[in-house]
Amino acid sequence: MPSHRQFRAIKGTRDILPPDSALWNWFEQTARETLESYNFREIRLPIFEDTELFARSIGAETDVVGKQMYTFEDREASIDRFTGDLSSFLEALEAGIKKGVIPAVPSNLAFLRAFEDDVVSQFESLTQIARRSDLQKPHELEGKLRSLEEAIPRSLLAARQQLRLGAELSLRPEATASVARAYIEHGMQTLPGNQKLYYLGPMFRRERPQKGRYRQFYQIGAEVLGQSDAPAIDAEVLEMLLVLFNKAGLGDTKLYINSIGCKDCRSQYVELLREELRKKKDKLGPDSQRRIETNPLRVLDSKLPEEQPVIEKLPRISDHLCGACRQHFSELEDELRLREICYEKNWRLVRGLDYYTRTTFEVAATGLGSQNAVCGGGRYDGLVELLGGPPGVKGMGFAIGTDRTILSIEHSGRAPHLPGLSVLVARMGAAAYPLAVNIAKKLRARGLAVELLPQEMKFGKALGLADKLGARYALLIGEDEVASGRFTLKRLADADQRKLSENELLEYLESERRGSGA
RNA sequence: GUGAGCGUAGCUCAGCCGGUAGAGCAUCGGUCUGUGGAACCGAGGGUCGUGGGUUCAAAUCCCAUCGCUCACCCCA
Repeated sequence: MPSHRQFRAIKGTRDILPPDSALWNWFEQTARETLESYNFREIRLPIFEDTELFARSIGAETDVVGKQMYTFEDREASIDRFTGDLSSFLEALEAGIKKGVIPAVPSNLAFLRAFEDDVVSQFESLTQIARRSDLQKPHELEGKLRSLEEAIPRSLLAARQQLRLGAELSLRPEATASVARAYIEHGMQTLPGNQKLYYLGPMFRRERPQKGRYRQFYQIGAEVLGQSDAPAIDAEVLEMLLVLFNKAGLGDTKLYINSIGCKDCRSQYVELLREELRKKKDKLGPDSQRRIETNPLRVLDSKLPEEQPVIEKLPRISDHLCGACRQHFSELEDELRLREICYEKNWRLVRGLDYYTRTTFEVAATGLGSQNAVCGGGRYDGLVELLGGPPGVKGMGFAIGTDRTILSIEHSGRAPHLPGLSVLVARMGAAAYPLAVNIAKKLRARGLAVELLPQEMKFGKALGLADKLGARYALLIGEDEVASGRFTLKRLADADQRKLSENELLEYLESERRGSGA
């Protein structure tokens, strides 16, 4: 049992051990193949970014940015070269901020201002004393000067401690912001066609862990960026998702779609909603009451039973979309019918991240407890421009929660049985060893998973071990095999046993491998 | 941040009203020095999450604390 001095995985993180890791790899590989069949290509992104990138794109007021990010200060600039007298320190400080060597964050600017004020006021008091004393009280002046001299190193030391010299970075809570940043940074709007990019890897959010929710969790996501916002893009993305979940054996998934409008009609609707909610405030719980002012859309997906009658009577976004948004949504529905995609409209489906516009969607699966969304996404037409990119770039994307998807696959009972150990090589006697090493190398070169026992083992024990390790074959090499030059290969499942020359063995295992598809 | 449930061997758990730890599975060895899954025999492994209190005596009762799990919040 772990005592207090035992190391354990940090809360909300976990180890994915074999054989589970094989299922993860299988699903991720399936996702890669599916996405690539739709001409998405992988983009590999950093795990951390400038905090401001997430604040701007996801929304500074959202929970994700406001309280769930792992944020830290990078160690970079050194203040040592700013030592010296006060005025040159001040100059260096100002220049550093101007050049970006020292981050122009509010705390640094405030510090600079306070520091300046301090220096100026000290200087003023000094000149006052000097003027007043008129050299008749040299002791007072000297004392003041000395105390100032002592104060300078202290101020510099304090400055070093108070200044935030490194950049403020955050572990990524999601990856869409990074994709948009990369798109802008590399001028990808000049590449031909839409950019269709996918990524996969860990994300980090500091939430209370529960079933299907971890602080380090994994996502597979894809984004379409470009000049076009054609509903066909949205529809293709949804088609691709359902194809993927189908391949993964998740039969019970359900697709929900909605449109939350563009920045114009949405903000009008939000105001309307807010007014309606204010009228019914007393019928809502404290959380929803708070959201009336912070984020009225979120009231819509409240699960509180007592709030449901109120919510059902609220005005619906679908009745307040502008003409263009209404048209876009209706064309999306046509596209989905064309592709024979089953879906359900859910007018209460809103997304928690600020950048979404128009189409939003979610895929729910079974076996997950209360966190049943395995995928969420939507359109984010203004994001690239918001981040300082070229105007008119539209975006559409999603993120699959890999942890939840794996849980759901396991729950479905349709997880594929994945090939493990193919051949266990056992040997007895000194003469058998070189033979064993040699044949193991050749089998491995043909892509078979081979366990070469590191020490001699009685064949009875070796077969027992092969069985427990789940090997499909045991290759036995002893005195007889050395003498005859033929290997003994035993199939564990049905005890079929044969003696084969090296060529026959390689050929036999090759054909077996093809036959079983493993 | 809020609420609830649970912490005894690697895993799953037993241990009623207090008398200072047990089973099954797993691991390793043997029966079995060239043929696995079985059976039998044996071994290793726990300061009962941690700290304090009550008591002659605490895994058991009380308090605190930490951890895990689930739900709310939020989201994938």
